Amino acid sequence: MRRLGRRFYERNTLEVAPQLLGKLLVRRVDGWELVGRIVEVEAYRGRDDPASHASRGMTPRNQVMFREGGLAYVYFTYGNHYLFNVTTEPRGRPGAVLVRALEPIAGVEYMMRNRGTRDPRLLTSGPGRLTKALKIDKRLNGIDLTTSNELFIADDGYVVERVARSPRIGVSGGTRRKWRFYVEGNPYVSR
DNA sequence: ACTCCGATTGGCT
DNA sequence: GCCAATCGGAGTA
Repeated sequence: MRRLGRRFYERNTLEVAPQLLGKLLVRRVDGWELVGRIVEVEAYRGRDDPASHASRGMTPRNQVMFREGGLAYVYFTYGNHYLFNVTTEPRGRPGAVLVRALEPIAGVEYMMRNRGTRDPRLLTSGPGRLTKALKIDKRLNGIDLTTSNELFIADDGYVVERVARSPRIGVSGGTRRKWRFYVEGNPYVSR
């Protein structure tokens, strides 16, 4: 099990995103080690990507997107949910990958407690669901995933058979092209 | 100061 | 399938 380093994250966002599939997201909190395998992600680039928070330059919220790759970018949305992203690209160039779904691997009992459900399908299959299951909130915004022991991503050698891509169009609020990648056939992919 | 609205979810029809 | 909840960020003035 090898933790991903700076080299992994500081590359083209569209290259990093699909390669995060199959990796393990590890969260240590309250004496628990919560682990989930990443099965769905979405890439967000800079000015050229109208769907990205960074499309209109740097603001207080999105500033971490402009920092080095390998940091946690966590923000609050819809008045209810925290969404977790990992930053990409070298310092100065904005980029991030939203983690949209996990396959629960370890610490499932605690995830169930955090989510208020025992249905494994509803535990971490959604960007707002997985942050609640893993107790990820804005306190973790900006932390370095390459050195933190509370939150990091590791490679256990698992190889994803088939990666699917859905440049989704027609999201609420307008027509937008999305760079969504997911593990084909995995039951924990959101929908 | 004010308005608009979203990288969502869960509940109800 | 439809829609309310809920609130901070971002844009406009």
